[in-house]
Amino acid sequence: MGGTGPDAMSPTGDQHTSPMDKTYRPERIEQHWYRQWESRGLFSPRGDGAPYCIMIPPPNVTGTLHMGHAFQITLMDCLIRHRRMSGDKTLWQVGSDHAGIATQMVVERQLEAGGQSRLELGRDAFINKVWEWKGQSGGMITQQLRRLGASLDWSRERFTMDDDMSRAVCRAFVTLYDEGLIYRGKRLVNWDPVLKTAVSDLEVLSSEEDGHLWHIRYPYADGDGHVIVATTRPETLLGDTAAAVHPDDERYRDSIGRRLSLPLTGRVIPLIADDYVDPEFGSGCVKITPAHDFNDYEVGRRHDLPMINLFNEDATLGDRAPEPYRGLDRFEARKRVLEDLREQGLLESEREHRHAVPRGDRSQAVIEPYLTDQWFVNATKLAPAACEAVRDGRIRFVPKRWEKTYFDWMENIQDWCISRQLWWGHRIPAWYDDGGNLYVADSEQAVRDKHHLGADVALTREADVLDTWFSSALWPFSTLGWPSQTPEMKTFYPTSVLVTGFDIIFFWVARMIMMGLKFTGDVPFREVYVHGLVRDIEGQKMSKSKGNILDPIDLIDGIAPNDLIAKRTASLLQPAMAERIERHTRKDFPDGIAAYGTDAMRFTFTALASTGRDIKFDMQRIEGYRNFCNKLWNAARFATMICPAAPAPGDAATPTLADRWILSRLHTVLAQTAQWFGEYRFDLIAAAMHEFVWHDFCDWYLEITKIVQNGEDDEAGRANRACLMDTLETCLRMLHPVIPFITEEIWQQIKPLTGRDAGSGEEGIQDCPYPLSGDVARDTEAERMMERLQLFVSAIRQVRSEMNVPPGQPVPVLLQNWDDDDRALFDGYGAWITRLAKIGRLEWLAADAETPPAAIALARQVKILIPAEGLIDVGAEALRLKKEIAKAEKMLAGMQTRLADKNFLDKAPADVIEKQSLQAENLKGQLDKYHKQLEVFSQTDGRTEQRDAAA
RNA sequence: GGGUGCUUAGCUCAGCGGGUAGAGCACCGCCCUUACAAGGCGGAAGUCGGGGGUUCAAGUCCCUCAGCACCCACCA
Repeated sequence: MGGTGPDAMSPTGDQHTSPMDKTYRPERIEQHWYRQWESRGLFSPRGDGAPYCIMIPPPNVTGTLHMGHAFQITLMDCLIRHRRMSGDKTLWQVGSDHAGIATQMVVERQLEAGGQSRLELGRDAFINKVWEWKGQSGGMITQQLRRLGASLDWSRERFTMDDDMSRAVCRAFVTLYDEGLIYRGKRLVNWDPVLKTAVSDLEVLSSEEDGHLWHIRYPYADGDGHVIVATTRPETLLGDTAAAVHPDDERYRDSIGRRLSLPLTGRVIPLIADDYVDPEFGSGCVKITPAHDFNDYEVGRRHDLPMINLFNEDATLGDRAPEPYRGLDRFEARKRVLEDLREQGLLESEREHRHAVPRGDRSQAVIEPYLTDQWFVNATKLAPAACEAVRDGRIRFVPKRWEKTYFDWMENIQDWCISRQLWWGHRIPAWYDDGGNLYVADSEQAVRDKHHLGADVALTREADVLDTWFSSALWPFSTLGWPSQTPEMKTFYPTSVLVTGFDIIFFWVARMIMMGLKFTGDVPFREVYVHGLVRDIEGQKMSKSKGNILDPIDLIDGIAPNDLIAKRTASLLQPAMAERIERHTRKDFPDGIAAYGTDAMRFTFTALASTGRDIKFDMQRIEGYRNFCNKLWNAARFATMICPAAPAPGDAATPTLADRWILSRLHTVLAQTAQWFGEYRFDLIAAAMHEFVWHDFCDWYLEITKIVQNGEDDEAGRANRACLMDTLETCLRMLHPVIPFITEEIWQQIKPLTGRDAGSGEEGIQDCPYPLSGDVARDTEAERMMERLQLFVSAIRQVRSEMNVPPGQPVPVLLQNWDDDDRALFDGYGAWITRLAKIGRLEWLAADAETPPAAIALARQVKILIPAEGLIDVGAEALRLKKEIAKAEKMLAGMQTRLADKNFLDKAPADVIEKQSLQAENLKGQLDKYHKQLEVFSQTDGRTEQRDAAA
């Protein structure tokens, strides 16, 4: 792998006995652990828990990993690891797709580079070449998937051209054919004249392009006048077999049925009437070319018009075109036709015109409607059941809105053209005899057996192969062994969830549902989680031709600026853009990309994955989550320093408040995590974990741990150490599905210190169960106490900070208006508060005691006073107080208006009213305290006024 | 032409079983406090795209307009 060459510097096992590095170094741990996991066979289904299965959307063999993969794989791996640790019998099926056209193009290009052509080589030799290429270069993406930590079951890896996949494809094809759900026929299809194959509707992308609209005169055959037709494709005129007007169009009413003399051809065609024509457009008269336009094709069928196929398969004009145009490319022919029309005075006008041009998604060639023999799946018949499965909830889309998209498409589905005039792919299992009779069966032998054809009857196999998506549509069951009723099929079908992008809902999801229902009688998956696209920081789609790609591997390993620029400018559509891209890249990535590691990247994707919307990938986010990993790392390092050994067995010391609290918080975050996993809210999972680790565990718990460990109370110290390890260990298991590497590494480090060790058979973190909220108890009392404690500490810190008291300097604190609980809290944990807030002298004042000039903070109803005594800038404090007062007064005013509103009092529910008045009371109390304190200032220090005046 | 989504703090996004707003990053201030400066503590910052409606009460429900993004179909 590229980048910094982690292997070179990574000791692969020995670091586990050495102390942890001071900073987190992902490159030292990740690849080591993946190898370990894979060799231990951890990714195969284990145990006898409930089956859980995800099918990977098989990446193209030609592909290399991009950000979309990384995103999708991260989400799937989270789900898989979560369920696997939760005890499910878990299968994540891996494999890759033979990607018919894409792969054939790659290998052809290679041949061309060597001065060879596919045709020279011949079909069999070419296919061998493709296999050869696959053997050498096809494994790229699977290696990259490993770098992502993807816990795929490599022992079951499949390729869509494997023999058993082919067997499934044949079976499916033959069954559909026998039931009349596949048919062969001469139809107008989308034809790619560069690739020289039919493609499906979905593979044609239309975009607006600048073109022209020409008006052409078609004279009446009797010499009396003409009609004018408009067209963007004058060359197809040569194949016109009619012109058409709307039946109700007054202008042409009397002309319908008259004959027209078709320019340049010497043919005579009728003027017909058809509803399809829009009388408002142009002259209201349209030329009809049934063999080269989808609408005209329908008109032609309605009126029984002849169909003249002008083109050869490469879109040059063929024998059926008039002699002068034969052999010309379609665009050449266009020029020629226009010239000739102009010369004959038949070109009425020419104007610029923007219109949709259909192009092939692979070749970018302008797609030609072309009349050929093709194979079709009768999707119209398969669609209703597939709709029903979603409608009745057997399949659930997440987010739900995609169901509408699905229905819209399914309800308007067209028959699916599945034949491709390629060599690389599943060859259609159909044979022809010399008489042109067609036989369909799983093999030539099966054909002969079925139709009693002797060896003397020569059979020729259909040359066409199947659309790649045909085999993809069978993926959820073909990989499990179908058509055999294998144990895997029985266990894992229907699969649990399909994780995919919306861009292939039609290509793939819909077709899997149709085929799954047809062949297995059940849905292929119970849920479909649809995620968004990964875009760049500006929201642009990442693409090689735009030069804005990020390679996931570069985020993991890091990359130098020059290498990044080289990558980004390598495959530009317009080489002229290179300079601009270099400039932008240098600006956005002045130091290239740091090696953030897989875990940081995974956490980033997880955190960004909100409700199925596109994500803008922000480098600052991955940096932040790398920092999070470092935080976790150091927390663990600290823990190992605190706890040199595992707690003695049976030692059940009484836990401290902090211990009870952190476990209670852990309970809550585990409950949240469980819920969000069920709802595919990866962003909320990440947020909850982040909040817990950073703020609860590190900011509060570890800080208190330091105090406890430095204290005198040995029993508390022991309890605290045990709880620290326990919480950390549980937390690692909780985090593992998201950040598998760092959690495994730390887990191994602390394993001897946890007491989890002995005889458990738990070699790694994945051998442990996923933690459940029930594993730790909610302790509301501890939460209440800790909240109170945190409130005190925060309030004092706030005053300190605002009064610019240096962090190291202790401050005296007076408390007033306290209750017994407050007293109890300080009795038990005063030392913690004192230390966390850096309190010096602490004094409990009676409620009616005089207070000195002091900065004030409120913790609930308790007045916290930090006497001036040279620490506090009295003027500044008075200003601050006034600001607080203004804020509180504004809020109070709003509430009082509401509380005075008769409508509110009459109609709002009692609890809402109660809550409001309680809040208002509290605010009043606060204001009162602020005011009193302000009075103290003005009585004792005249500077306040001066300061005010100055401000 | 039809459809979907989005518009909330400088940026990226949560929040939508209605009760006057949250996070991360960025920013500002003070700190190299013995896990972490890839850090700690504190702070400032939003009339929730515009308009209308329902309601005692609306980022949160309804209608409408605007802008942005995407999908499907396509008039030659």
